[in-house]
Amino acid sequence: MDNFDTEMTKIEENKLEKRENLLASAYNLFMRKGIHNTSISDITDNAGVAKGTFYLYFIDKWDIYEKLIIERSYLLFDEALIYTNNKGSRSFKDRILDIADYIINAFIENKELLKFIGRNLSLGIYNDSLVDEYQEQYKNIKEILEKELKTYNNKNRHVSATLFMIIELISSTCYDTILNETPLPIDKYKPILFNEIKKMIK
Amino acid sequence: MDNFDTEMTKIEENKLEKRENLLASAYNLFMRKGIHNTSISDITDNAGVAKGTFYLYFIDKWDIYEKLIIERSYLLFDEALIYTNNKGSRSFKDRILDIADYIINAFIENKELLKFIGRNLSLGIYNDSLVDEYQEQYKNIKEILEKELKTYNNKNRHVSATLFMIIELISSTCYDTILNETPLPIDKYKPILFNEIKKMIK
Amino acid sequence: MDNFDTEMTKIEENKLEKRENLLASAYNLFMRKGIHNTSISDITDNAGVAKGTFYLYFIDKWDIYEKLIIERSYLLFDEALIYTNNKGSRSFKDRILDIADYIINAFIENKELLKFIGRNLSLGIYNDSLVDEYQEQYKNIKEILEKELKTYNNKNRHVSATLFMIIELISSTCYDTILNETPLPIDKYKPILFNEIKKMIK
Amino acid sequence: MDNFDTEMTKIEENKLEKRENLLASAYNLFMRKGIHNTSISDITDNAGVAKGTFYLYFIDKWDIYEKLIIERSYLLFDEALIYTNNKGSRSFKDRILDIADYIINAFIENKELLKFIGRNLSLGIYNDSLVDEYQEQYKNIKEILEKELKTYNNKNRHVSATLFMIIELISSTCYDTILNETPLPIDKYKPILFNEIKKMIK
DNA sequence: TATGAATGAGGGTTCATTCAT
DNA sequence: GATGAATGAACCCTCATTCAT
Repeated sequence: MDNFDTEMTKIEENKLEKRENLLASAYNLFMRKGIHNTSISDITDNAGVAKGTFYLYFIDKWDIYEKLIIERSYLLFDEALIYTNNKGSRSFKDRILDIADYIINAFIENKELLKFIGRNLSLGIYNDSLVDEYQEQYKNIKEILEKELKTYNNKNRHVSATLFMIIELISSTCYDTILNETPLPIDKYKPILFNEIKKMIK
Repeated sequence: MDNFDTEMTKIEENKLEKRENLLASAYNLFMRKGIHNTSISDITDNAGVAKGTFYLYFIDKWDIYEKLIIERSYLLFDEALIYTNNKGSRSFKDRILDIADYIINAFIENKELLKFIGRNLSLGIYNDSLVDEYQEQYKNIKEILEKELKTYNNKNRHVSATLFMIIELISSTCYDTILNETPLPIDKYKPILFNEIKKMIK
Repeated sequence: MDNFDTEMTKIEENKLEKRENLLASAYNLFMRKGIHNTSISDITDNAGVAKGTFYLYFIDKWDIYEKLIIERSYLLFDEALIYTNNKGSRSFKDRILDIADYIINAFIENKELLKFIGRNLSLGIYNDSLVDEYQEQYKNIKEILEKELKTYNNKNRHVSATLFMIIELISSTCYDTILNETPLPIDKYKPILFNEIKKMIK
Repeated sequence: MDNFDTEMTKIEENKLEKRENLLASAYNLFMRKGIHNTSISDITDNAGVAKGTFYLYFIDKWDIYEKLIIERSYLLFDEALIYTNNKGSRSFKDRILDIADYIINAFIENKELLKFIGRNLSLGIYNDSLVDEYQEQYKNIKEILEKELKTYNNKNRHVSATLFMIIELISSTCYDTILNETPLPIDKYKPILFNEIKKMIK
């Protein structure tokens, strides 16, 4: 039985690796050339597999695109959490501002990522059609933050909505202020945004 | 001289009409079939002009798309302003909530419009590369609202940013709550949003 | 191993056949309608393959055109060599005049071929970016003739240049004399040309 | 009558100027971008006239192209003649080598011109469908040279053909030696060519 | 499972030409 | 004569998708 398991795993591993290759390849190309200028051929060439293989793992370009958006948004939050944990911030207020700060800086340093995620940051933690393998983790982030917010302000009866608004506000305003400096550049905007976030959780 | 003017106008009028036809045609098709499923041919067929004519007025599909987004976002604000004017609301607080209300209802009733404008509502009033012909009006709406906000709360030193945040918050959260009921349906979400807006302008 | 070889060949054969079909189809159309009036669609329709297939084998119309020019020029020399071999001419002088004669007659009888090859006859034997498959043969003709010229006149130290001049002279003057009878018709011109060639190799 | 004549001339002058503008514009563009990448619009834009105006003077792109080839080839011979006249060369041998030298140097210094004229140099002096206005001059060059050759070598009974061969040989071999250094570079080739020309006129 | 040759609809775009002004 | 907006056929080429191997 062990033997059987191992063999299954070997094949499964191989498949997972191909899938990961395709995802990584697509991500690189989407970041470099944009989604519209990236073809399935580009993705498979770059991943070192045949064109037909793509269709064994994904439905079409938009399928892989969606999965990547979710994955990358999630990873951003994950990194941000690690960041605030490492910093040792305790109060929810400090922690949520840490997270915002981390994400904003990530976007400033990687504008391609910002363009890619666009205004869809919230997909990282609010998405019901989650990829199976990540489902557990994804839910965790949302639940962790909501629980912390609840503890921080036990009068707030709209914890979900508040968190949702904060994330959407960060995501949608970053897009304009970082990429177009509209209506004002990010460094001028950040304190105003942070002030607003503080008001939201109080 | 009158004669000269009239003759000029005749050709110019004709051109403007063609342009409007193309915009209207594209808008209808984008709403019905989506942008990806609409071809230049579709647009010109529907507008009753030759395919080549399209390229006399627009660069490509994304050019006309961008112009439509800006136009339709602007029109939405314009209608909302008329709505609050007709209602006779005086205080800025009431007026901004009227506007939010109008826009949200418009989106609820016309989900295709919501999908079309997406999270880009702010383009309606924040856009530097404005189409010349609308430039004056566009600026007006932004300036009117900023002036009103300033009068309403003369302690607020970030009038532009506040208005920007309000609009982005409405736009980005409507998208999810109306189309996906995520993280909660719009009727549950609206009072929370309105409450937040009130806090923002205070 | 044989089995493996055969299987490889099956696919490869198929591809080679497609390529040949396309070349033949293009050649026929170029001769009948001219290059400017022949579209890729025409070529693929005539070859019985899909339009996209063309682009698996050639870059564009000018790519296949160039390859055909080279191929057809080469074939002309090849036939001319066979002709003089069959005639049993021994001296280089007789052989080179045989070749000139054969080519001129071929052009007189097939004016479309003359128009097609134009003044580019020399591409048949002077071309460094040769199609791989023909490379060997192409080089042979040039080398055979240069070697024969060297043997015929061991004082000539510019064998390559002499042969090159002869071929260019035939090619470029045939064009005008055969197609336009300018400055005189081919039958009047031929003895003069032959006389000149004799002088050149002496 | 004078008055009438003058007015006619004014209009005629205007038309001639437009025509010249179009020719000059087309020549510039053909040289810069190649013929295939130059459109009628490009030509008229660059000439500062409306698109429709082109069709008042020329049939299509190939019409103006042909006229330019002839004009430019002719001008090259004209310049070459002036050059040898200025040098004071008397014998036909020296004069024809001067001409060859001038043309070759012109091609070396202006490879675009060489590409443009291609192997069609002879059109400059051998062309029956001459543009009316130049007809006189064109014929002159050919006649001058043929007369000189006749005087130089009164035994040569094929003056026309000899001159024709010389020009074609220069034109067609320059193309390969200057642009591709095939089969040898122009500086190595020139003495061989000159030697051959000397043999031809003797 | 994996391949990659073949498909062919349909995309965007160009541009010579016309013709009302 | 001169204009340039409008035309629309025709172009090249891409690319998602299929399927025999």
